[in-house]
Parts: sequence; C-alpha cells; structure tokens
Amino acid sequence: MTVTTLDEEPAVPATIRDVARASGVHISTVSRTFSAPHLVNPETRVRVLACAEDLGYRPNRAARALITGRTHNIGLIVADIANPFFPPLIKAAEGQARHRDYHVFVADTNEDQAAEEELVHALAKQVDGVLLCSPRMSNSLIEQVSREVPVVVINRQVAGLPCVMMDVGQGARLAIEHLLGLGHRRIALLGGPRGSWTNREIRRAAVAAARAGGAELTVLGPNHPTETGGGAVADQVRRSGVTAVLAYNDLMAIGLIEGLDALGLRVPQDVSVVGVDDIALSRLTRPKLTTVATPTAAAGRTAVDMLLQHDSDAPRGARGRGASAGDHRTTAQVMLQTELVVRDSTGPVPPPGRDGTGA
Amino acid sequence: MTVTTLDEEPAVPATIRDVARASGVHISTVSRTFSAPHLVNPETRVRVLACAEDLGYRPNRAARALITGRTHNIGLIVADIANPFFPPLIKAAEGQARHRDYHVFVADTNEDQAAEEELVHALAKQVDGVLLCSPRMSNSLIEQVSREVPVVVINRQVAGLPCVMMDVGQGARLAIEHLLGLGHRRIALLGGPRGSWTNREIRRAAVAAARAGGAELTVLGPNHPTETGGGAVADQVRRSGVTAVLAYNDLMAIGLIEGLDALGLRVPQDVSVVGVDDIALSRLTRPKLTTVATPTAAAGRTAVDMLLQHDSDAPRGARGRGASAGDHRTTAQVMLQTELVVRDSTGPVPPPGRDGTGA
DNA sequence: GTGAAAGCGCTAACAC
DNA sequence: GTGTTAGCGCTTTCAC
Repeated sequence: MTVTTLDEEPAVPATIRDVARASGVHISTVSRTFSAPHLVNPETRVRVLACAEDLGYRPNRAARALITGRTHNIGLIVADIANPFFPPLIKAAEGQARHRDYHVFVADTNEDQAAEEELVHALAKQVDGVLLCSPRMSNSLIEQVSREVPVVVINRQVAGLPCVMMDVGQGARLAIEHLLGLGHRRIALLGGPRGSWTNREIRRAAVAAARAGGAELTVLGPNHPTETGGGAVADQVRRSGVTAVLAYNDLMAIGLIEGLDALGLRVPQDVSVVGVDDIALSRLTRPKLTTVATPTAAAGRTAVDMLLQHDSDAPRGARGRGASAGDHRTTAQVMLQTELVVRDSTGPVPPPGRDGTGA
Repeated sequence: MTVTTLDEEPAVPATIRDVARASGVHISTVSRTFSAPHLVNPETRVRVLACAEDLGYRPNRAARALITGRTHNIGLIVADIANPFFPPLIKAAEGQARHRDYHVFVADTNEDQAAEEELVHALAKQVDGVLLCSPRMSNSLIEQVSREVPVVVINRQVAGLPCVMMDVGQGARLAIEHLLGLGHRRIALLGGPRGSWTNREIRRAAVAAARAGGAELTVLGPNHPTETGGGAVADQVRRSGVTAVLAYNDLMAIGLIEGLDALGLRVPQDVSVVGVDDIALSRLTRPKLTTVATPTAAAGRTAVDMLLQHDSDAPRGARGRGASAGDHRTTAQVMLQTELVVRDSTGPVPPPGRDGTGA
C-alpha cells in the first residue's frame, strides 16, 4: 500500500533525506559530505556521493541560504540592458563572480526609478549583495537600500558607500579640449537623463573646459539616452548654430549623426560629434565615432571584487546576525580613468557662413 | 544585561516574528496579512501593516518559496547578452513577467555549452521555470534539464517540450529568392555556430531555395556569430567569387561588410549582403542592412506566457509533490513568422568580370 | 566520524 | 478571525 520510489527518473527532486536513506547515514552526514567533505570518512563520502549522483541530488541553495545567510548570488541592476554600454560590464561582472563561485542575476529597470526600487527590494533577500549600475534613484533611497542589503554603486558617487566610477569628467574635458584644438568655439552638450550622475559630471567638466577655452557651450536636454533621443535633437542642434556637439553617450551621438544627415548636414564636415562610452557600435558606423572610452569591463570586475571582499565573513542575517549591510566594510571609492579615442566624426571647424546658420 | 532593540534603523532585517511581537498577534496572522489579507480582520490588518512598515519588514521570498514551492522568479538563459539580438527579447520577457508578478533573472553563458548546463542547474531551484534561449546543449541534455525544472525552449525545436521558434527557414528562403530576383547565381551562406538550430534551419532552407532557383550555394563555416566572425571570412568570400552572401545573423553581416570594405569590395555594388535578425544596429550602418526580421519581442512574451500558463497550479516540489516538470502541461510549439526587410546592402548582380574573380 | 536536535523565515492545515 | 502545530531542505552546535 505504500508508494515506493522506483528506479525511474525522479519526478520530484531528491532531497538530502533521500540520499541519507539510500546511503544509510544520517542527513547531517550527507550535509557534511557537501559542505565540509574533510570532516567525513572517505569511505562514507564516496558512498554518499555515489547515492547522490544516483538520485540526481543537488543541494537546494535556497534552503542552504536560509540558514547560512549566504546565497552565493549577486544581483546586478541596470537601467537598460538594450543599451550596448551595459553588456560588457555585465559580462565582466559575471566572469569575475563565477571565479568566486557566485552567480549573477541581472535585472533591467527600463530607466524607471520606481521599477528600480521595487527590483532591488525583490532581489535583496535572494542575493548576498547588489550592484547598482547607473542608478536613477535618489542618494537617500540608495542609502536606505544599502541598509537592507550590501550595495556597490557603479557610475555614481554616494557618500559612505562603496562606489566604482569612471572619470567621465576628465573625459569630457579632453573631448572639449580636442574640439577647441580643432577651432570650434560654439559647442553644444547633449544632456542625458535626469538623475544621472554621469550626466552631471560631464556637464560640470564640459562647462568648465569650454569656459577655460573661451568657447560658448549650449546645453540641450535632458534627453532619452538612445539613438532616438539623439536623433530628436538634430533640428535643435542645427538651429543652434553650433559647429560641434558632445553627446551624453555614443547611442545619442549616433542618433544625432543620423538625424543631422537627414537634415543635410555632414559629420564631420559641417558638424563635429563626440560621444561617450566607446561601445562596439561606435567603430561600425560611418563616420566612425570619436568618443570618450570608459573602462566598463574593469568597472564590472572591480565592483564584484568590492562586493565580495568580505566573502569569508560571518553571514548577513540569520544565525550570524550583527553585521549590518554597510558597516565595517571598507567603503572604498574607486575612480577609473577614461580616455579620448579620436576617430572620424570630429574635424576642423567649418569656414564661417558655410551653411545657413551664420557664424 | 539583555540587548534591547532600540528604535533605530534595523541593523538586521525584521522577520515575521518581530512584526508579530510588535503588533501583539501571532506570526500566522502576520503571514496571512501578507499572503491572504482578506482572511484577517481589517483592524488587525492595519495594525500589522503599520508595524511592518515601521520595522521595514518585507516577507522573505526565499523562505516563502521553500514552503509554497513557488519562487515567483523565472530564469532566462541566453548565449551572449552582448549580442544585440537578445536584449529586446529579454526586455519583452521581463515586461510580460512583471505583469504576472514574476521577476526575471538573466544569465549569460558566453556561448559555452558547459556553462549553460551548469547555470541551468544552479538556477533550477531558485526559479519556477527557465527560458532556454538559443541553447547550444544537445536535445537530450535539454530533456534531462526539463525533468528538473519546467522549461520553455526559444529558437529551437525539441520534441515533447514547449518551444517558441521563429521561422528563419522561411526568412532564408525569402532572402535567397530576393537575391535570385536580382540576378545572383553564385551565393554564399555564412554559417553560424555549431549546435545552433537556427543555423541548421537557415542552411536547409537556403540550400533548397538556391537549388530551386538554379543557383550555386557555397556554405562557409561554422563561424563565431559576431562582427569579428563575419569580418574573418571576408577574404574567403572574395576568393569564392560569389556575388551575394546570406549571413547567419546581422552582426556577422555587418562584420563582413566591414571586412569586404577593407579588401576594396563595395556593398552592394560588388557584393550583396543579407543578414538575419534585424537588430537595431542594422538600420544604423552604411549601407543599411537588408535582413530577415525576426519577432524577438513577441518570442520573449510568448515564452513567458507558455511557462506561466499553469500559474495557479499546484506548486512544484515541496508540499505539492507530484507535478513533474514537463508533464501535463500542453507542450505547444509556436512558430512565429519572419519577414524580409530590403534596405541598401543588396543590389543587382554586378556585370561579369567586374573584379578579379571572373564569372 | 557520526547522530540527535534545534532552528533559519515562512506557510498551511487544523482547532478553537 | 486567530492561535497552534508541523514542517519546507538544509546547516550546525553538541554529544557520543
């Protein structure tokens, strides 16, 4: 009358108890076989392992996490996975995490602040830490989140929290100086999304560099940081009469070039355009894009390292209560260098009066 | 001598017990307040909710999953997140999942079959189902995985498993017919990665269409499905003397165009090139790419729907043992239509002897 | 080296 | 409508 388990494929995953029963030991011995093999008699170990293999047993990481407090997962929240800026960062983070036996869960917020907040809370208990990439949240919200789960912020500076930044300010300065060197004196800055730290940094540096060079800088924006967003301002750029544009990112720069093209303006003959990011795409368009290269892969790796630096520490939550998310970890702030890559989308300032905009 | 919890920010996340203590009810009442609010007295409910809010309590989804058997997460495994083909699919899947109160965890396998297998196992217990996108695994491995966790396969046909496919075969046929119509009779097919179902479908259809049109089809490959992979065969294409190429995907097509350009061959004047996927990028290159558009967003949405169609069913594993991963769900197989988008990378066959390759 | 027992945070019968 | 109890799959003292 009892239902016996036949030697078939398991309809339901085997648990630690099934393995214990099959190998004739207590469940704690099975547990040890997987989490502390050296504590178990070699003979017992091979027997247990054989039975486990046989039953297709795999430790349930979620159950383990409930007691150890460590899931061996890390969360990575990005604004827009379709923006080619992010994938290299994601891949680098995944690679680095894998080396340390961690898995990365990626979540996309669609550039939406509310989604961002909701996601980070949903992830909080399922991961040992979260990489917040280019967050659009307010600083205070980020701080609040960081009390719930360890956080490393990428592409933003938040006091008291570990941050990995790329020096886009320096990059923007180099870009402006490059344009000044080509003779440009009327320059536009294509602003990015509201709430973006990167955007603020670029603007601050660009404004300063332009002023220092005696150039006039027009700020256009905020804009959606996509090709569409860049294309949408082409007409505005034309009317503004500038001879050069620094865009918030490559996608916008490329969209702008397309848009200008449709209006009959050539890049770089009529207008010079500089992007930021150096996404793979920027080498594939015609003209190839002059841009500020950001070390995205390095940022991903560094962020993972910073998050996992206390890997061997006491667990958070559960048994090992005490270690608050943010405290006692060195809250290092790392600034990675950027560089200007000059390609074909920038050129000498056109002779005055060359098109209808006057000079 | 006892450490009392002060009214400070929680150093450790509040549990259901903390809320119970604070609101003077039993933990099961707190539980009900969150998972079945209608079963609890409105007055009690508001009190509990207030305390919960106060303590910053959030139900631990992992602990809940342990008992309900449902995590409200779904896993999405892709070959290469940096391939622009995937992000639209990912975003669509995420959007659809969110509507049903599910979260999507994305994992990247780096086109590596072993990583793919490892990842799917690691994910299995943390999600209610897995979307296997363009898997490189063998069919038998996929079937094995599907006994561990519900699976929906995207971009591949596996007997007995729910699949969402895009009819790239039809697309390839249209592409070849388009080239035939332009007078091309010597055509190359740039093969994609080994183990790709899409690759096999394209080849099968292209070979058939070419034969039917009396054209000669040279198959080149397998190749890595990236720009680099496409650029690497440019010389081979030139030497083969073909006048048109159908590439496994847009990335390879774009890489090939770059490579041909470097060899002094113009597209489409000297060689016509067709891609597959219609990634956003294909509209941004010069020449704009003629390509087979695949409904990636629809595929993502459909796959989520298929995975979640038994949403309200008994839980898998845990208490509700019995429902095996793959059984009793309608294993529908959906084939989504594709279409040919003609842009600027294809043109009439060049006059014979136009370049050194002869005719 | 191994077993017994407690318990992680939570839900789900079942009483009352 | 609420409390009691058992237990999800696992780890971790503590004995022996």
